[in-house]
Amino acid sequence: MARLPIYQRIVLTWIRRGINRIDSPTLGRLAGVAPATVRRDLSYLGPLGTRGAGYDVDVLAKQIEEVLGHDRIYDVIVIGLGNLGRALVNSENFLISGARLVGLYDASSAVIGTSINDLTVSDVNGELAPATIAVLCVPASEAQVVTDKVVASGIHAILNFAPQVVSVPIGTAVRYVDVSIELQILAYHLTNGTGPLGGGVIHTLGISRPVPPLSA
Amino acid sequence: MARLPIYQRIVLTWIRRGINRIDSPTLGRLAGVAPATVRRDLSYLGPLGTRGAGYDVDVLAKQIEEVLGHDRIYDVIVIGLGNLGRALVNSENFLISGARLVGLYDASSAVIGTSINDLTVSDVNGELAPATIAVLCVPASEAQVVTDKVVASGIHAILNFAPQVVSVPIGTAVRYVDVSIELQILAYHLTNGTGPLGGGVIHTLGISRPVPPLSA
DNA sequence: GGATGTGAAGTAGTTCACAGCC
DNA sequence: GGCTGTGAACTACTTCACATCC
Repeated sequence: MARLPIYQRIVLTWIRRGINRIDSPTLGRLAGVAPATVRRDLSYLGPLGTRGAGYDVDVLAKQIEEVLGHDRIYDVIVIGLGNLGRALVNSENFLISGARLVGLYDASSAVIGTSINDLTVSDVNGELAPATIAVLCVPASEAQVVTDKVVASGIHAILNFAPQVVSVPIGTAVRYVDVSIELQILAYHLTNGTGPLGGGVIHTLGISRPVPPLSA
Repeated sequence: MARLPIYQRIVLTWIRRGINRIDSPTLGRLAGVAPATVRRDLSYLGPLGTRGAGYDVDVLAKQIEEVLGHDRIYDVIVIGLGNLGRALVNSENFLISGARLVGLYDASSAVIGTSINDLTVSDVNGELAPATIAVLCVPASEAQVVTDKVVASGIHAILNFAPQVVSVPIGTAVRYVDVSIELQILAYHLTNGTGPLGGGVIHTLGISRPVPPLSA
């Protein structure tokens, strides 16, 4: 399922280039997964392909968009506007995929009241705007209290950049992005090559094997 | 294996607090994993625990440190010093775990020559400093050429923040951090709850179930 | 011919359940 | 009693291989 956005991105570039069919070996090569895996993944969306001729890119894009809820708009708040929070808010990758920034929050009086990207930063101790996803860029020590506040405000999905596992009620989704862990995993693979403990295969988003270069 | 750094972090806070034993249910609760999983994970490091009494935190920390290669120093270069690259370089989480910043690179003449964190940004078209890990914060359109250059310079581990799957030779590890994919996955879980396509379970770093609050 | 879609096989990772030990 | 360490069961995911269809 984490691969669908990757397929989507590839299919959209195909559409932009005016190519209207793609087959599973090609899509797999570009996404870094085996052809059979591509077919299995896409088969969950229904029988979209044409045997012998691959997939129509428009049909694919439409189906993936639907299952990802890409047509809906998601209201996102960002809490913690230090270096990382500001970088995210200013990043163009952030707002693709139907996300809409509706609130910025921080605890520091030096930041509260400043404007970033047409939004004014509010005090995190005040009320939070209604939203569906919260992005936490707060220090680890604050992660749990902020999480509790976010949950209390009715948000059920959290993207946590703090290096801290947080506790949430059942029904609330949390995903973690932790740069230092990523570096440690890479460091492990450098020393232990294809050793025990899951050596060899490297993957975060389903990208697991070296991809041969593609000219196109 | 991605869980070892999490265990390590928890164990280190335990040590800092002066508590010298921890058992698998507690460690599991704090890390967001089942006790049996904790024991299975730790058993790969050898029989470290004491039956009936849990694990000695010093022994645990030492063993995890060893298997993570945490005692070694890893030379890291960062390529692309836009908002995200600068935020990472300035972040304190970045340099824990034995990583040492040895080079900064960008393509823009406006950035080349400026100093960040006592390091001067060099031209990415010049020679790259010898390093073991490269962090890419470049636009997606540049990701593959920069990757090729990084690989050619002898680096075998890449952390890629660009929303672009890159192709590398066998033996080179790539990990991806893609914020927009994370948001899309969260959005999917919001609409599809515990549906098909891997619904229900939310996990990035092995954190998969709600953790009951812990007072300590 | 050539690619899809899918049962079946294979693989990886998790959890159970309990013997062994403190 | 309580917790570790681990064979065995289970679950999820990936890949094979081939019948099916364009």
